[in-house]
Amino acid sequence: MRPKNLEKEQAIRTVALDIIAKEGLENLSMQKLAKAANVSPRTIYIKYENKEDFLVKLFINEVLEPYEQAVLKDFSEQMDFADGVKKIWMNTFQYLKNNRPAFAIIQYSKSSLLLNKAYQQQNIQQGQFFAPIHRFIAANIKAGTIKNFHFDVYRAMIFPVLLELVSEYFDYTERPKQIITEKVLLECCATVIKGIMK
Amino acid sequence: MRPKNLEKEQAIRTVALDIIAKEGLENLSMQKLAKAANVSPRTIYIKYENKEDFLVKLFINEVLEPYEQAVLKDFSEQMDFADGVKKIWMNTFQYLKNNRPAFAIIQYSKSSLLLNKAYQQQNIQQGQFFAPIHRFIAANIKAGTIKNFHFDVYRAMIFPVLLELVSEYFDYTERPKQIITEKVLLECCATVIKGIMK
DNA sequence: GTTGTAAGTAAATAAACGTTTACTTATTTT
DNA sequence: AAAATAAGTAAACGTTTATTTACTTACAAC
Repeated sequence: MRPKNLEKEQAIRTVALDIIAKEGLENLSMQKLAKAANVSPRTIYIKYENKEDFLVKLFINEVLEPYEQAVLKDFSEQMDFADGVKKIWMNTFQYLKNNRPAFAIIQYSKSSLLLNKAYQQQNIQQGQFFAPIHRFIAANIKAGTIKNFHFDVYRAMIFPVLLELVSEYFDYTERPKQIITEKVLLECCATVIKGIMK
Repeated sequence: MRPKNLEKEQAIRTVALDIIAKEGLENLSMQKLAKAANVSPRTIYIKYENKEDFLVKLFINEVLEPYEQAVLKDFSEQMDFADGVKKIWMNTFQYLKNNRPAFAIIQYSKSSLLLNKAYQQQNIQQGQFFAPIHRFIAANIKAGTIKNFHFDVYRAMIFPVLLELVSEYFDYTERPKQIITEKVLLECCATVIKGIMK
């Protein structure tokens, strides 16, 4: 039996992410992808049932999982609240800054019905995608460090700000002056923490 | 000369927003839209050059402009910082809560290359889309009420949080317990303000 | 009331889409 | 080295897409 060419499999995935980042998810067609990855359309369908299956697996395996790992790197639930948030904050920024395709597809997942569904399902199946952060927040509420808001509210107060700053970081990389510097980022983080802490 | 049927024009726009909210922008085709609005495809092309032209005008005229007006209702640059932010915050929430299609299309504009471009251009042509808020922030920096961050950074610290809360508000309307209440919203706003103010 | 004309329709167009068919290739097993 | 078989290809499939063509309708102007 002829063995699978893993390079081709990888090419399909990386080229797909590249097209999404450069031309948008709305402009990714299976034929375009096959051509760009130098394979026959049929080759994609050996591994993936259909386009939906491909996109969902691409999103979860190539983006969400590495993203979660990067966000939680060197983070511990036992950390001091401010330190913990700062760690997550800078981890997230570092990862997204160096993975524009990942950032692009994450942005799409906020509106695309398909990717949104995939995200919700992943969140349910894996228990919680950001379970350690959930427990971190819960512990700090119990300890009285922070107010008793629902976890989803805390999520809303931390991540969207940061994602918007990443978006601005990319916008400004094509302009004379970058305003999203590491200093600004840390000050923003401190601002958010100051608001949240009792 | 036969006069234009304004009802049909309006039907096209409202049906389009409805499809985007319910089935997603990725599932809006000109033929589906024409059928749902009970007109011939050709009728859409009397007023709009092509699909892109239609979507951009829909976004700007039916969504962004009413959105800006609603956000700035009863807001004044001379307001106290906390009062001003609270006013904008609650205006935005009220508007989006009652205009799910508007919220849906605004979410799409964060990722869709087409709508994103439209938003940027509108922002440039109209001077600044949220010019009064820009001046409000600038005045408060000058007065020393808040830190000297770039306007885009302040924008990132206020609006994305709120949009995420609106997203969660809609998520929770289909569940037993709504967590995004007016009380929570006001407390979140206070939290954000507390962080930002010196 | 006839006429001019833009509004509007139904059906058709070509291009692009996701996916499949019919076939060839490369490798392991015998 | 021949057989077996999944990997892979090129070309084609039937649909759906955005847009247009050829035609009809409804009203203002005369």
